[in-house]
Amino acid sequence: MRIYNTLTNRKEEFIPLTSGKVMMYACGVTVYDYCHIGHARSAIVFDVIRRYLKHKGFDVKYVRNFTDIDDKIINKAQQEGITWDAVAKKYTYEYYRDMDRLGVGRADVEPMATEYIGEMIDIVKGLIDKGYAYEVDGNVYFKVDKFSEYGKLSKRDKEEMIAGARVEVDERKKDPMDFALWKRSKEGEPSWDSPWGTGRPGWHIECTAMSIKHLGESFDIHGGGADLIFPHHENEIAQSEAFTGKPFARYWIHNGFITIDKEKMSKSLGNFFTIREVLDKFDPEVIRFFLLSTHYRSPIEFSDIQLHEAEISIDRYYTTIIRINDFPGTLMVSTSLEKGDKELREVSSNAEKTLETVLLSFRERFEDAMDDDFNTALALGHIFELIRDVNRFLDSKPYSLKAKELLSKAKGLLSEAGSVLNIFSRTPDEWYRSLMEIKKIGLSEKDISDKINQRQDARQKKDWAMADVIRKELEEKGIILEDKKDRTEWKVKVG
RNA sequence: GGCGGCGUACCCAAGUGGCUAAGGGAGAGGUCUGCAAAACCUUUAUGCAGCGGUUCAAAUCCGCUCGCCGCCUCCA
Repeated sequence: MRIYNTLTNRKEEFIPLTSGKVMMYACGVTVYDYCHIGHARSAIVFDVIRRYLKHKGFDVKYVRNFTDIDDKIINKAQQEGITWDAVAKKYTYEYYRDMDRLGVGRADVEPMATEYIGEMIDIVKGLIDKGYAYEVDGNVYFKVDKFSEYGKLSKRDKEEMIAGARVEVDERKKDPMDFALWKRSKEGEPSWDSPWGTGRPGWHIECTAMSIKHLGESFDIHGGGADLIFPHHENEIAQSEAFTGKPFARYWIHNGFITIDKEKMSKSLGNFFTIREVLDKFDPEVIRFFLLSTHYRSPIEFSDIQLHEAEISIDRYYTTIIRINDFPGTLMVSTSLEKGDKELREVSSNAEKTLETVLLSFRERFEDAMDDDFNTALALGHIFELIRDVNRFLDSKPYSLKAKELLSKAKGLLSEAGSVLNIFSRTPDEWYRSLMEIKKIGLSEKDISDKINQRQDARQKKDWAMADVIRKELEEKGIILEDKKDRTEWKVKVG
């Protein structure tokens, strides 16, 4: 398995520290507002990475934090006239509501920053003792100059950064590049006691404290959005490695951004969509599929057109599942076989061989794609190749017991691959019921079946005009009818 | 100014040295159907921003040019 490592700027063979075990940490969110789909992308990417590692047989310990104390939370509390911890609690709850719907699993440990103040103080103390940090007036700063490898993740040269002139001006710092480990609190702000007076932790120190506590001083994977590379992750490395004297995370994984009109989606630009806004118009599986249809490191342009295409793709999957489920049972198969002529059987047998070959290599192709830096886009391509092969096979009218077996195997493989990506986990009925709600189809299932019965009567009388009127009427409401041999099925129009 | 990324068909998107450049959508034609829908088949890049170079061989490596974007400040 190869993973692209931001630290080395290349794909590397993944070898965990302890064979068979993977320790991974991903930066979560600051709980001060509703999440937007950029947060969804990051959460889904690391959710899939975790699922795939488990699928490969690794024993994974996954830690994802919540930042529950920070300037933005304090500001929000003032705006809303509630306490900072009420803000954190509210948006943690909303985070779970969104992520649960998107099928993002819970991490094994989900620490809140404020539960680790003691650990953070210990690390800051240790850094001062080792000469990597200094206190000024109740604030503690990390001495960037002392850490010679500073810039190794973001590939930045300290001198050039200062020349870039966009560094914050803070008179108390000995060097403009130094960053806060501990901040003295102002009047009325949340604070904790420390050896340097009352204050609160700087942003980066929480991840150092929580990852070391739960995963050890050195661990395998650390991830987050690409915008965290600098300064957040760079600073984490500096303070962690200065403190422990050991290499911190070994593989750094960063996901790309979502763009709107080619520009990064961000809160400050105001060009963002919250997860719940999008969930209002699209099924969660559609969003997940859409986000996985591009490689995790590439930017994704967010658009309704793309989401509609994702919806159509998923519908193609469920339509194929319906066809597999409709495949005649054993009884019908044997009757067909009695009737079937020799030629038909030979055709079937060729089709069987073809499908069988495809099935035998599917898992390998899926895993090859995922092994190559979690290439979900390619993996989905393989899934749709298999879907086409299954449909082709069904079109060849393969009436045999072997055919039944092959189809059931195909269904199993699709479902297995789907479970790694956490898509395709529902029944077609569930899919259409969900679409009925999201697309606000103003009909009940009873309404639809009544119409289908009416139309069936008309068709019996060969009153095609009437039958077509009913079909059209339903279509205008977003319901498509499909006439089969012995009955009529309905589905929700997609796209 | 410094660092980094991207540019593949009408749209989205894999592919980063070597069989006929995945997959999805859209379009056109066809098979099937009372008509449809779905599905399948055929078709849509002799070419991967442009130019030049390395190589037996490049979308894939190197150089230059053009265009777009990101980071350097909170940010997934």
